[in-house]
Amino acid sequence: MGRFALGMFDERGFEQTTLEDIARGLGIGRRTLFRYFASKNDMVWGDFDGVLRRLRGELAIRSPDAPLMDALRDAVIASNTYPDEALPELRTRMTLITTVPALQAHSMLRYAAWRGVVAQFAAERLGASAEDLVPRSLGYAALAASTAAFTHWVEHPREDLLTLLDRAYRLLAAGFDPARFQR
Amino acid sequence: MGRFALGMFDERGFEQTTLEDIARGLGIGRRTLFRYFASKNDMVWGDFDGVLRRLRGELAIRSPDAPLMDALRDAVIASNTYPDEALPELRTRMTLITTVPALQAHSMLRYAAWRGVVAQFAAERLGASAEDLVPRSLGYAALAASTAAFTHWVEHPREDLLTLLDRAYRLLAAGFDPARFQR
DNA sequence: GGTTTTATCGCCTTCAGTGCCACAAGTCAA
DNA sequence: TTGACTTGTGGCACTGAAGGCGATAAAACC
Repeated sequence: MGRFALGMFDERGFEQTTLEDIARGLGIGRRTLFRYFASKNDMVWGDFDGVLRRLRGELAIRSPDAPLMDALRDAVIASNTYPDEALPELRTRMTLITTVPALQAHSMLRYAAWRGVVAQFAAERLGASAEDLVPRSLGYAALAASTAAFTHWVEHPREDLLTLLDRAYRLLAAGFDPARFQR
Repeated sequence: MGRFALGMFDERGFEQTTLEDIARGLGIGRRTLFRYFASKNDMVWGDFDGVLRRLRGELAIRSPDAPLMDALRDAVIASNTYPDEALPELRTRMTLITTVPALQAHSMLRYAAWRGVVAQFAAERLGASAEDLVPRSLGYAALAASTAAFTHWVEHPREDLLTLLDRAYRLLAAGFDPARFQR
C-alpha cells in the first residue's frame, strides 16, 4: 500500500500524483487512505517506527565505556545497515524525501522523534536532561550528519551509504577541524 | 504587512488565522497577499534575504588566518546581533517557527539558502565544491547549532541568545567531546 | 444468533494555492 | 494630450489536501 504509493510518486512525480489517483489505483476509497496515513507526505515513510526502535536498540547495546561519539556513530551505521535487496526502495524513498520540497519540509517533523532518541541517549550519558542545550544540539547535529550523508548518497548512487555515514559522523566528532580529518 | 500577519498569528494562533482573516484585517484582497508572499508560511519570515546578506558579509570579512570554525562562529554571532528593540519581534517569529509544525517544516526550505551560504564559505576555505560532503555537512551542522540555540532561547526567554549561539557553536567545534567543553 | 466493535468510504466543508482576467493607476514618449 | 505600456489590485472559479460526520458492511466476541 505504501509501496504502491511510493511507486506512483516515483514514476509520475509526487505533486503530479493525487490521493484520488492512489485510491483509484488501489481500488479503495480516498477517505480510507487517511485511515492508514496521517497525510500524503507520510506515505513515503515506510516503517519509520521500526527505524527508531532499531536506533534505540543499537544505542542501548553500546558499551558505556565507548566514547559518546563513537557509540553514536556505530549505532547509526548499524541501524542503517540493510540487505542489498532493500537498497533500491530505500533509495527511492530517500530520493523523494531529499528532492521533493514538500517532503523535505515534512521530514523536519518526522525526524523530530529521531533527534529525540539521540538527545535522550546523550542526556543519559551526560547526566543531563534531553531538553538541555547539549543533548538537543547533538540531536540536531547527528541528524545533520545523517542528512548530509543521505543527500550525498542520493546524488552519487555509486558511493556506499555506510561509508558516507561514517565520514559524516567522523567529521562531526572531529569538530570539522581540517587538521583532524583525512579527506 | 508581514508585521500585521505576525501579530495575528501570535494572538490567535497560526492555524486559526486564515488568509481571509489577514486580507480582511488589512483591507486588501486575499489574492493580493500572494503578490507579497509566496505562501502563508512565508509570512512569518521577515527580511530573510537581509539575514543571508548579513551572514555572507560577516563571513567575507573574517581573516583568512582565523580557523574555519572560529570564523564561522563569530560570523553567525555577529549576524544574529540585534538591537534590544528588535528582540521581541524576533522572539515572536522564532517562537512561531520553532513551535508551529507547519512552520517548523517550512523552515527546512527557507534555511536551505542559509546552509548554502555556510557550505559555500567552507568550500572556498577548503578548496572544495559547495556540493561536496564536507562543506555540505558543515552547512547542515551549522544550521543544527543555530536551531538548537534558537529553540533553547525560545523556551528560556531569560537566557541570552548570543551566549547560547556561542555555546552551541563551541560544542560543534569541540566535536561534542565531553572532555573538551565546559558546562 | 445477536451484539458490539472495527473498517470502509461517500458526502460535504474548509482552506491554501493557482490560473485567468478585468480594471485602475501610474509612467513614458511623441 | 493622447496613446501605449507597465504595474498593482483583486474578483472568480478551480484543484487538491485534510478532516468531520455518518451510513453500511464485515469481523470478532459472547
